[in-house]
Amino acid sequence: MIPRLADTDDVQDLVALLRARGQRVTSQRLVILRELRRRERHASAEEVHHAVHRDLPGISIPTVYATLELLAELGLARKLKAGTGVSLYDARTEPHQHTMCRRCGRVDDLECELDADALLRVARARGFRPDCAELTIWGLCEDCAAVAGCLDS
Amino acid sequence: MIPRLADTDDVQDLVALLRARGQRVTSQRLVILRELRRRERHASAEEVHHAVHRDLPGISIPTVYATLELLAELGLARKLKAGTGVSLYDARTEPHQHTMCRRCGRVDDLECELDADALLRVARARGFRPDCAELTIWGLCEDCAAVAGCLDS
DNA sequence: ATTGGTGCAAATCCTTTGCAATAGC
DNA sequence: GCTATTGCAAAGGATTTGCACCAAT
Repeated sequence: MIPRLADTDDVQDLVALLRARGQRVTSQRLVILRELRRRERHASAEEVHHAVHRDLPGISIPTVYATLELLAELGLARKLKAGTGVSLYDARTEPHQHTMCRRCGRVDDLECELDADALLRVARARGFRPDCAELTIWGLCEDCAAVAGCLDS
Repeated sequence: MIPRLADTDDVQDLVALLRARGQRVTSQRLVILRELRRRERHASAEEVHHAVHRDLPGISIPTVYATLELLAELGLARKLKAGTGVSLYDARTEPHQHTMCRRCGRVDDLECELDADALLRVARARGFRPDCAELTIWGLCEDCAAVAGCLDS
């Protein structure tokens, strides 16, 4: 089933990691990673499930969740919680920051350096073992700010 | 019912805010804020509900949720999502940073300055209206790191 | 041939909603 | 007395689990 859907060219790294761990290379895993990489924004499990239906009509929600979790564990995706509590997944694994809208839950990336060394030092001194630092800026996105602006004034 | 439970001395600010907004001063509201202030750690709605049972045996979970949400809206509490997705509430309203354990979901405060001005500028330039910036350091707490250390090696 | 992965259905967990009863103003 | 708040029960949404079947090794 795999060869039809997938030259594995663009997901070689996943194939290698799975083989190295003695895990199986399935079409679901390839397609989900490919979908995640094709998007520029963070995607929820449900969005991924919907998007992937085109390639794999029978794919189930539990499989999507399990696969996204696996990708995060393999370091091929990052998982984060939107303001609404929904889990979002992102194939951009290099550290970056986020804005989160308190009203609609929208999450966007923010391209900007962050120097968190001092904080990481403090965390380590406390016995915590950090693996990444991320800054979240809370507020209102442009659309919600426009609405709120009308209401407030 | 209020006077017995509560000199309102320690929650005057809440009383004042409620009066100013034409909202009612209820024992539930006073007791929940007091409980939140008595704790040094973040509390989930369920923990607050349990703790408050002593003073108000009949208090319901929906009331606890509604009240915590109200306190956050009034600026008397901060709401954040733990790594597990559970909402946590904290009466410390001055900005501070957090460590979150990927394994057990534990959240702790980190006392350290954070300079996020550059990021806030970028966010504003994009049309976002920020109201607070918070840094989350992900990793393993001391206990989980100890366990993981044994397993990994 | 083995057994790890999948799909299905159902369960779980956290949180919110609808509505009648109650308590603050 | 009027109406915001409450408590109850039930619904809702996101995520996870149990288990039989299927497909990758």
